[in-house]
Amino acid sequence: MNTYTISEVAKQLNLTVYTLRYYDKEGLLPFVERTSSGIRMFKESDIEALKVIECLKSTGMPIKEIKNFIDWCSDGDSTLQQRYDMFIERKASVEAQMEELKKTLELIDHKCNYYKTALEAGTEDVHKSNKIEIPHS
Amino acid sequence: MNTYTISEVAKQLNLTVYTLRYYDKEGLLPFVERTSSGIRMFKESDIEALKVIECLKSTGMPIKEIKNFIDWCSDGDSTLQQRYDMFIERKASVEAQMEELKKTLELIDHKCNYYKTALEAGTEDVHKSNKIEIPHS
DNA sequence: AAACAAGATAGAGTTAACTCGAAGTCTATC
DNA sequence: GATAGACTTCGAGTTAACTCTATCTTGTTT
Repeated sequence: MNTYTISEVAKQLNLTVYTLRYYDKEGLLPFVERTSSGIRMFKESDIEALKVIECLKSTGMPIKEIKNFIDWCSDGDSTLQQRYDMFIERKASVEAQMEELKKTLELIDHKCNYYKTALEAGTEDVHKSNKIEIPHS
Repeated sequence: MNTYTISEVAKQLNLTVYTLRYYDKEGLLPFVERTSSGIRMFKESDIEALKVIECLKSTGMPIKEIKNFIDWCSDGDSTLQQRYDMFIERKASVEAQMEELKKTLELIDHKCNYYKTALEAGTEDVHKSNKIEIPHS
C-alpha cells in the first residue's frame, strides 16, 4: 500500500504543511505512522480521516472537540454511541446554520434590490422618504 | 423619537456591551449619537444598521471590511455602486457557503448511517470487512 | 562527498474578535 | 449630598487557529 508525504497531502487537501503539523501537534492525527527516521507517511485511509476532520471543521467544530472524536475513534467500539450522538448533533447544527444562512440571504437580497433601485434613481433618497405621509394637494 | 442605552441594545441584539463598544472603537457605529455627557443614544435606525452589520458578520465578512461598507454609507450616493457590488458579492459568497454546507451535510448523514449500523451490530467491524472478497465455500 | 530540497521539532509571533479590569463620570434614588 | 449602578475610555489580556522561524536531520541528486 503506497503512502504520501506531508506536502503531497497538503497539496491534495488544499492545506499547508504547517496546518497538518499543527493538527498532529493537537492530537488530531495519532493514526499517521512514521518511517524509522520519523517522517510521516500518510495512508489513503489517513487522507479519508483528514477529510472527516475538515468536514467537522466546516461545521464550526473547534479543534479540541474534534480531538475528542479522534480519541473516541482510537478507543474502539465502546465509544460508538458517543460518536453517533456527536454526528447527530453536528447534523442538527449544520441544519441550523443553513436556516441562519437562508435568513441572511433574504436580507442580502433585500439590500441588493434596495441598491439596485437606488442606483437606477441615482440617489438613496428614493427609499428615505417612503414613510413620510404626503398630504393631499 | 426615543433612544436606547448600550445595555438595552446589547440585550435586544443578544450581544454584550463590550462587543458594542468594540464595534464602535472599530468605526462600525459612527452614526450613534451621544448625550452632552458622552453617553451613547441608540436610535431605532441605529439598531437596524446593527442588524445589517450582524448580517454581514454572519456571512463571514471581517469587521474591517464591514467598516469599509459603513464608511461608504457615510460617503453618500457616490458610493452606491460599491455598496451594490458588495451585496452582490456577499450574495454569491452566501450561496457558495450554502453549497458547501450541503456537501458537509451529506458526509455527516453518511456518518450518521455508518454509526447507526455499527451501533446495531455492536461493532464497527461490520464496515471494515466490506471490501474483503469472501471466497466461495 | 557536497549540495540541496524537504522532512522534523520547539517554540515564538500573528490575527481576529472579542473580553475584561481599572479608574473615573453620570444619573437616579434615598 | 451620598450611595449604587450604569455609563465612559484606555489599554491589557484571552482564545483559537494558524503561521512562521530557527535549527537540525534525512534523503536524493550531481
